[in-house]
Amino acid sequence: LTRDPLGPEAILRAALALVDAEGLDALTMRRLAADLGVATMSLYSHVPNKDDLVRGVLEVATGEMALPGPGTPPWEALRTIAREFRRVALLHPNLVPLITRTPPAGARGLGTLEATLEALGRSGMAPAAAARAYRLLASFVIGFVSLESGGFFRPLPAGAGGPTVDAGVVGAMPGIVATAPYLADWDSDDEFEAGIDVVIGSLAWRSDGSHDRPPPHRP
Amino acid sequence: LTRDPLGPEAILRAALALVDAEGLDALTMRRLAADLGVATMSLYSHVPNKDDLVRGVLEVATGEMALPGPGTPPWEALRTIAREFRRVALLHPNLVPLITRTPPAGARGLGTLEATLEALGRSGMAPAAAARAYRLLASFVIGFVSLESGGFFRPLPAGAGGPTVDAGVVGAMPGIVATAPYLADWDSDDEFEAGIDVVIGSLAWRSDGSHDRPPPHRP
DNA sequence: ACCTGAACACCGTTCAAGT
DNA sequence: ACCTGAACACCGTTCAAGT
Repeated sequence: LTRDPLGPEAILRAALALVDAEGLDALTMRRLAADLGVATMSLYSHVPNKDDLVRGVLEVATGEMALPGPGTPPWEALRTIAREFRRVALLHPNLVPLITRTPPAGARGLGTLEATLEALGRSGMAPAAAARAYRLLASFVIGFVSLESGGFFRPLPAGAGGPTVDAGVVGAMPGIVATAPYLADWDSDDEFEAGIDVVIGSLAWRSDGSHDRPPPHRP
Repeated sequence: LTRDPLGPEAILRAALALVDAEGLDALTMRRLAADLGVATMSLYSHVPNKDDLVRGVLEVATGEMALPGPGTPPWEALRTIAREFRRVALLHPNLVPLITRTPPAGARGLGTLEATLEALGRSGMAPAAAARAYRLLASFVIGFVSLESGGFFRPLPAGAGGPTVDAGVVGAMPGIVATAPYLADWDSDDEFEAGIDVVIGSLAWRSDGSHDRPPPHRP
């Protein structure tokens, strides 16, 4: 559709737009070439293969994350990174399932990792503790966003849209029946913030106390 | 290879074995039929389509989870569910990326959800709090296992096996350099347990204190 | 160097035909 | 009912050929 000169950047931009609009399955070399108005094989002059194309798309999306400035107090910096990750992930939900299988190897993913480790270091942690804290943080943040954007947290029909569930099976599960309204309807922004508070609170627990924010532990 | 009579169970068992041995991409109707020694289209007499086949495979694997017995104290029950989830997921790592896009809808997934909500209810939580706690727990547990089994926590080459990283880029990132040994080598069992302690500790925080275990908060 | 069409070895699924 | 082969509309990628 665009008449830009063909190149890696134009290809990755069109691929990201295609994935956002129609999902990962719609991203095929043939369909992408058609969108760009070129022959399928023309793409291979700029991209080695489909795997690298997908990695490139993920790298472009990762580049949309804004990292905290150099002086940002450490706990605030970690909160910013977490919120930015979620913001960008929800802009590109169809890419989210790729994240867990793609260790940070590009400049942007490594930059996010560096910013996280740097903030943890400034909070007073030794490298070993920082690595552990990073994995705890990443597990919650990426887990929450993956389940949120993947629809895992919509286990019940809740009117239209959800998957069909055997009513007889659920009827015999009193916990689910009692909780149903709160499974169907919840405040994802609020619960993400609360989860971040729990994780960061657990990290700040044994810190020296001189930092920007005490362990929160909100209800 | 097996000479069992063809049926949904035999098909699902063969499909799970194929996914475990060669990955999700190797699971094709044609390959699976060849493994079973039947024509491709014979599968469609027992399985409506590939999507349902994959859902069925996930349901079979979910059935390998052992749920805590009825009388198990609530926090211990939650720990058991979390450990069982991880144990089974690591037995079938190639299925893990499907989880976030598959809300519990089958009898076994809903059974796990029910066991979780039941334990949270017995811990003293009202349904709204139980739903929140369930999402916090699921975010950490599924997130941790997804990143662990997906290789996300292996960002550095660390000898052989990892992805190639631009050495120049990493060299300019002092946090990563300092932390490198602890990114390459860590105790995943220990960190999973520690993460569970953080999450369950945050839930027990405002509980009435009459339960089986106090909030742990180990270092 | 960049672009292209034909071809190859695959997919999931429909269909008509068998038992 | 269960099973089958051919066919259709797709894939990613190799290759030889063009500019």
